[in-house]
Amino acid sequence: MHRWSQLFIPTLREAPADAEVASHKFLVRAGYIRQLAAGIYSYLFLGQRSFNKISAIVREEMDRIGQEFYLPALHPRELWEVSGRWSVMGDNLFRLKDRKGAELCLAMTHEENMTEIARKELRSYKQLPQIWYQIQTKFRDEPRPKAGLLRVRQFLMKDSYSFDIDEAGLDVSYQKHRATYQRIFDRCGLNYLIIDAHSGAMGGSQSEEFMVYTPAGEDQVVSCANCKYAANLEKATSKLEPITDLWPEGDGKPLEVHTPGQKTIEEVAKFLGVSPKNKIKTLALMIDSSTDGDALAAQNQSAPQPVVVLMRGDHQLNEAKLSTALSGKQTRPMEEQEIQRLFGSPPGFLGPLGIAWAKNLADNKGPILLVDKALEGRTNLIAGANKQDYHVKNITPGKNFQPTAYVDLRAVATGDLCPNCGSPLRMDTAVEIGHIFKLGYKYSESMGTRVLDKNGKEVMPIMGCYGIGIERILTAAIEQSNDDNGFWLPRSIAPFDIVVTPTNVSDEKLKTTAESIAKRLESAGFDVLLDDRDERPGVKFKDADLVGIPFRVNVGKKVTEDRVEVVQRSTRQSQDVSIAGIVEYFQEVLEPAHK
RNA sequence: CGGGGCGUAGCGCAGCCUGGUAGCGCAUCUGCUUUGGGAGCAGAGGGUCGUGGGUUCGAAUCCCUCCGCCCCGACCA
Repeated sequence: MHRWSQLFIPTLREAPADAEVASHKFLVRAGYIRQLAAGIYSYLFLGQRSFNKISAIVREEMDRIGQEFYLPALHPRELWEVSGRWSVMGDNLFRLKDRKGAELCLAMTHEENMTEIARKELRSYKQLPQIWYQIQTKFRDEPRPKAGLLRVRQFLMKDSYSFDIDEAGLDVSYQKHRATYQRIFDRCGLNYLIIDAHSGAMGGSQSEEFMVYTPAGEDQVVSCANCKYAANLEKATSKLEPITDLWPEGDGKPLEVHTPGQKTIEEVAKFLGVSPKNKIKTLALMIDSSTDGDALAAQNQSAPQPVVVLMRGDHQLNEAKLSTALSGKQTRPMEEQEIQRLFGSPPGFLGPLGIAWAKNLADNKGPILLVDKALEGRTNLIAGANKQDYHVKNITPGKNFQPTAYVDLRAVATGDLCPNCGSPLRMDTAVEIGHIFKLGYKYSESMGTRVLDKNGKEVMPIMGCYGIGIERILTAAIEQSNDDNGFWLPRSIAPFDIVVTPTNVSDEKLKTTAESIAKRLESAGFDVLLDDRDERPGVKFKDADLVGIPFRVNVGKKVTEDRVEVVQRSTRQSQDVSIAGIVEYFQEVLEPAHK
């Protein structure tokens, strides 16, 4: 039996000053965790118990669709060179050397490792499909760890990988994971939603994220109150209301107009008496070679490539979408000299005319011109003339200039209309607890994985990858259920089901009654914590409220009437229960299946 | 990396401006009293004042260096 008096549960009356979000404060106050360094935490008794329960649920559900492995965290550099990620991952990858000087890294994820096994061992389509998973520690040198366990540098992840012979097979593996994830998060008592996510720079056809709404999160979720549409802001789109284009002026050819001192979209629109919706916003950017991932290009110090983005005057650029369009490359704003060099004009009067744009994205020399889809098909727009104090009317994309590509680059704003049903969209912050992702052939290809198909022909297996953040399940659960005094967890992931609290252990009757109740509950299969500390009742109640255990049994004065009090932490409602019937009471409340 | 803040006992803080060798609350230990919402009294232990250097007769305090941690912006479970 677990006796509080003999356990290490270092509860704190006050939260550490640097904790801001609820889960961080309470995890520390409740003695679940202690910090070792930025983004690195020790998990103490209660925390570890809770993580063990979460892992057990994940394992139980994953075992229904896949096979558990356990892969190393320490990887040789060569493995990551094959996929190209040794350089792509940059500073996020922890790197180290062994005694011989050989380079190693701490794995951030295990695509390479898993694909390497597949490459060596899988020979035939008859061996497919495969779903391999593990629950293992991941290391990521995050630029900014924060908010307790929400964003850390070492964390537990359930990661799985599927190998299928074709896309239809991948879809089956993907749907299996989707259903399994729902079971897992349901069992963990989380109130979550599934949203469309952007598939990232490396392609991949479909990707969804499992999110829990909380202001402590870091993701923006766009959702529709009316239909089921929900997407990550990085991926979200909205319906555009129809726009009336301007009539051509003069002979319909581009027409320069004098706009002295009018620089911003609003100023120019007002000056010319048009709506910003008829204007083109010209954004001048440079590919940031330091984040390019292309180590060679960075070494050669090749001239940075300009990227010009055209948006509708009243629209905002979504940087995640831009990065996706540029295969994961990052951009920075152009400096004034760079603008002068490309456009021959000071900022404030930039436009697409008179510049030789790259014909396709693979052309990595010329300036790239990306035009937002909202401008496709529009006519007679107004843009800067690339000349101090002048703008140009009568501009039609595709006619007066040729974009490198039309892409969706627009950021959705609150109040935009749902792309499915036209109702207003809302935006909320959320934390990501899981992600399922159709990977495609990226790793099969780079690592050379091949199997023979029915016809004896070599084909690449198609892959999916799927992740769950173990710590984030706990964190999200706490964010979801807390008050001033502490938090409460669903029984499935709480360190204990019930805390038995004798109000005064120097009263022999209370003490022995509490002991026997705890024993009986334990032999009935419940996880019981007996608070046998010689503390005043107030102290015990406060601690019980703090540490996340869903039920408390108060053993107090009423034992003389053969009764105890059962308090439900979430509602704070208490109910008298007869001592004799305590086991049956909990069986009914916690395990209705017993009946 | 850029910007802001902080570092004094296990936790929360004061002292610093105006230098004189460290204090408060909680926690901890001992004793007595107390026992249904973080008890009372009496006593006790615990601090290289983040690091290194400088100024000074003297530095927690003034100056410089470095380190660490937190928060706000670009990545991800």
